[in-house]
Amino acid sequence: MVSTLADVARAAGVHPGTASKALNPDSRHLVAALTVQRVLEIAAELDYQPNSLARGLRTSRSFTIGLLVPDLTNPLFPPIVRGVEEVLGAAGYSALIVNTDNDAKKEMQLFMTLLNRRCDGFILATAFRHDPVVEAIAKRNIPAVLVNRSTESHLLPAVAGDEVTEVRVAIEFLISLGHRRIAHVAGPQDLSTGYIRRRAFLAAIKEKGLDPKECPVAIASGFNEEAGKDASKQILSRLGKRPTAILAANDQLAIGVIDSLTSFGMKCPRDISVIGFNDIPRMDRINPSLTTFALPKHEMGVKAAQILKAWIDGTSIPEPSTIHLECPLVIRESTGPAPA
Amino acid sequence: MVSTLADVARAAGVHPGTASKALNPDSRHLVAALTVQRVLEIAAELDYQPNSLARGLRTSRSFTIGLLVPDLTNPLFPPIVRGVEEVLGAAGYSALIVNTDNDAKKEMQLFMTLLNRRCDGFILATAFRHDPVVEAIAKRNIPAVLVNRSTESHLLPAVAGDEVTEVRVAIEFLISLGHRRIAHVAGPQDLSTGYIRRRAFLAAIKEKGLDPKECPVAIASGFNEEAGKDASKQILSRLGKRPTAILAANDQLAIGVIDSLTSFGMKCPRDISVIGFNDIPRMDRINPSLTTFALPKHEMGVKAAQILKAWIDGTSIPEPSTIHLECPLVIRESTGPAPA
DNA sequence: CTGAAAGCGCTAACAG
DNA sequence: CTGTTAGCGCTTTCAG
Repeated sequence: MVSTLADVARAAGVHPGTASKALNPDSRHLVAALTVQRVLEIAAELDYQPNSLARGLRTSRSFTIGLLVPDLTNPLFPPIVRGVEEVLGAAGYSALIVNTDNDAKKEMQLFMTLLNRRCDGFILATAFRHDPVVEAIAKRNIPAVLVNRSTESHLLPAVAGDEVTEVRVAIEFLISLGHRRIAHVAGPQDLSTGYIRRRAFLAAIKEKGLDPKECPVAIASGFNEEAGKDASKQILSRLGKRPTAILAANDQLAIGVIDSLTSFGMKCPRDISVIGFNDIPRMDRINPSLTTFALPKHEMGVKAAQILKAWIDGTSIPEPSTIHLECPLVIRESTGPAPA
Repeated sequence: MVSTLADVARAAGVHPGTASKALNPDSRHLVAALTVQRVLEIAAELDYQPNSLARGLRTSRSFTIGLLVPDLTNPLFPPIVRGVEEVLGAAGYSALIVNTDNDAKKEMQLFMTLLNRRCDGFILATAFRHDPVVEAIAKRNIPAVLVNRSTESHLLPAVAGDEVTEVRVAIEFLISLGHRRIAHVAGPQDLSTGYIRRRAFLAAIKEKGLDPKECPVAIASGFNEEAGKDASKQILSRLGKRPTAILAANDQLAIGVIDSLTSFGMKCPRDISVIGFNDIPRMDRINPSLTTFALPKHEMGVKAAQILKAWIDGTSIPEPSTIHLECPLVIRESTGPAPA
């Protein structure tokens, strides 16, 4: 059905080895210009397409990368994926993309199948703070870059937002609006995005001299709206004065927080200001529109891909440290002055 | 670094061929139970992982499928992708996912690279009404299924919504609210989703006895908000009585329509009712929340994957016709009674 | 039931 | 500059 290199060689009256060299830009110069010409013509005529499997087997380079994301339907990830593909696609790589649903077992299992497919490298948006897959990758010395999340043990390079700064900016902004009682809805603590933001919140509260007793933290069971609603209710049901602002660890949690308010007879931003993280699509159109940090999602994908490519190419072996990208605070309707 | 079948065979004191049979569930029965046991143990011990490239080269089955989507950041597609992966992933397939940006040249080029990777089948969410890639696939007799979009020449099976019915339901619903002047913002006419919905609109208008002169159609240059805004402005700037309702060919266009209203001093749904298509995420939270058809995106992916799998397995060769899935109309705030 | 041998399609050393 | 050879790691006939 499809023609092979041997077919081309035969039709061109040369040896397969010669045809191979003629077809490959890097080794073309080893073949007479006329021969190259002829082989190229015949190849085009026969609609020859090299078999990547055979080439990969021979060269042990598959030009495939593995891309692990928690869930493609979370709008945070598609822009990252596109950034990755933009860079790596241009370099001849294709991406095997899998969803792990934040399930460590599934993550390991999917990683193994990708490994068997001899991916040349990996990009992981799925890392837990302690992640067996990351350890397995580091042990085998396979090129891989983390994105959005980082691990406790800095085994691999990572690209993420500058969360500590962002949290501080959020607190400063809320203080400037007159808020003194600021709560935090944190994400799961086995993820860096849950843990680091919570730690940064605690630090910022202290640094700004706010009363920790009036700045409670609730840990959501997942980065979704329902969990945000639950955590928010926990905060608002406490005895004592309620907070006037809540910093949520991502946009979905923030939406959950806003949803929770009605059952307390409260409204955002009248009674409570809410800030999210990431600026996923359409946060400018929900009601109220959400104040949040615009994570440079596409750029993160690009950056991670560039690092990975350089590593695979052997151009530069990256430091296993985190690159922090700046995220501007986008101020919208969900934040306002603290109620009197 | 990684151990091969030969390593396992040597360590187990058997021939590689025997080890292969022992490791493969289908041929295991040809090997003595004791030998199987030993090989399995050694394999586990050495952490043996079969090389998919080598296996694929030998068997000409890569257990990879190619998944072409226009743009992963369009929230319509991730749920479809997840549906596909759910079915095919469970069957041992991995998906190479690429974005074509509705660029025919890019589509062909990406398809070729996927073909070289010897994908066992394809799922295309990218088809144009006349699509060279679809023709190339059909000519080569490669298993492939279209999703969401179909082609004019029914060369491949497709899974899509029941657009003709939906359009009729939309018109009937608007008529029941008292609307008589209903316009349509159509999508690009080189896509089935643009073309079929426009034809169905024309047919429904006629069928219901509405005056075609008062039911104008504008064709948007793309399925995005900006194009929807432009097309809407075109409709609203016409001489004569303005429509009281606009059916948009998808949700993004509908949002564009709603955005366009302010510059005409109009409001949705007070002056104009708007209906979209697909029910992408958060259409329930924008302002006004959008009345739209809930496309069963995940289910479409599942269905398409099932058809593809059966085809690849040789279990059943599908008819090259379109399977229409029902889409319920979700009524929200963007539709209301026609103004007096 | 196990071993031997061949070959999937390609590239890379080496020899001529 | 071209041809020869070998082999990547696996499966699959075919003998034994």
